[in-house]
Amino acid sequence: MARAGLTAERVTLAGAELADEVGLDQVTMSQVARRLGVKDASLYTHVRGLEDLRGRIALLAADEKTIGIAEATSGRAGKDALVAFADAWREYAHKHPGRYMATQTPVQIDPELAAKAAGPRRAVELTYGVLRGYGLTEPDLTDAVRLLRSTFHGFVALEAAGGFAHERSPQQSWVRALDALHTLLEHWPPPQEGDSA
Amino acid sequence: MARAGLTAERVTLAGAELADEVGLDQVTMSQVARRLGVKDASLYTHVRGLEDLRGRIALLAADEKTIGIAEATSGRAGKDALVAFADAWREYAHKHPGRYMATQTPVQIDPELAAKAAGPRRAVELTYGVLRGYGLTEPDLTDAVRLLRSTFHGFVALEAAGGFAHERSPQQSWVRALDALHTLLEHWPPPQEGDSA
DNA sequence: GTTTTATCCTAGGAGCCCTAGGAATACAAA
DNA sequence: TTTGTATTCCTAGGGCTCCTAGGATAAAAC
Repeated sequence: MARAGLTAERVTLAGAELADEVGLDQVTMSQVARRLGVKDASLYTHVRGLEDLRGRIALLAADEKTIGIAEATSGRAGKDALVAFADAWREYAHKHPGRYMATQTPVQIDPELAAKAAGPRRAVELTYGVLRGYGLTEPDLTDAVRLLRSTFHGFVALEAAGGFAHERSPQQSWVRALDALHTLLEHWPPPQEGDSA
Repeated sequence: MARAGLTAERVTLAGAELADEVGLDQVTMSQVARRLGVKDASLYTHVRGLEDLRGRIALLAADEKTIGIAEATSGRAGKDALVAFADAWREYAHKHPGRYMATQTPVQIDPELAAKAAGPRRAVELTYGVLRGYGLTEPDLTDAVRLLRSTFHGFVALEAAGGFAHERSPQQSWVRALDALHTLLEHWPPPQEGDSA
């Protein structure tokens, strides 16, 4: 019998496609194997198991998302960069809901594998880059990065979970949220009384 | 054999406890049954199946979280209310990670059941309540509600997923994020040029 | 062409979800 | 108290899942 030519990458990609099409928790060894025209046992040569596969999908997604953001923000600055960054983030989540969801799971990722994947680390660096124009200094810079990432992730997560039932379109709220964040970054408040409590 | 005295509520609670202890995706019919000293088949008298159980856990969590927020914010206004609201939200997520994660899954919930659970609806109303003091009007009000909820959810979700690897403590970033949101709500920007694009 | 290495297979155990139908318990009415 | 009814919980079992062990076979190295 001719070989299928599997690799860890092809298995991961099949899993990622499946996740986008039918949902992340429908991604099973058997389903992925079927999609590749192979018996499920054959996958274990390339992937440790289901958990490992999920981790690989998460890393793939992080890389892809980061690349999209890098392309979108390259050459931009200020609010332009902020909006490009945020839109690229949200667009990735919309286009690849299953992959995106994989990044949310607090999964144990093989450290050796995680070291090779530059996605997550570079994503944070890109966020710092966007903030460069706003004149923030540490530790405000780190706090602002975390606030931005929280808001972007939270928005698309709530959106995906059907959390925006009100009639106003999410798109409109998104645009205004970016206006608001831009304003906020321009007027980042100094520490307040009682912050240490 | 003496009966176990199961109800849908007790089954849901057992599932919720299990979710907090070992993770949401370890919540299986068999595990819940074992915890209740019962055979798995017995659960189907009280719960339609695994998906139904997850939906019930999600509704339970939404209710509990809402109650906690309502208690924390009652009698407060302005930034006090905002901080109390946010802290109660985050505290619930920390105390009940499994339950909280259940609220994230875009699960099909039995409409009849959802109607009985006032949690999600009331949570949004409470958010509007917190914003009452800031003098916002529609549609800014809805946009601000969505921004707040996105940020709160995003922060605790990233926190749970280990997204804050930097040395600065999440707690400090959280306090400063609330400072920032308070400032933002006091200076909510008017629509900008290009917002319609 | 032969040897080695890797891939993909079959076989099978254990656990999971869920249904069907039977036994035992709690409850209601006489 | 006794009888009848409803519900709970059980056993049995099918089909799916993950994963391991060991064998056949295709590709690569020599």
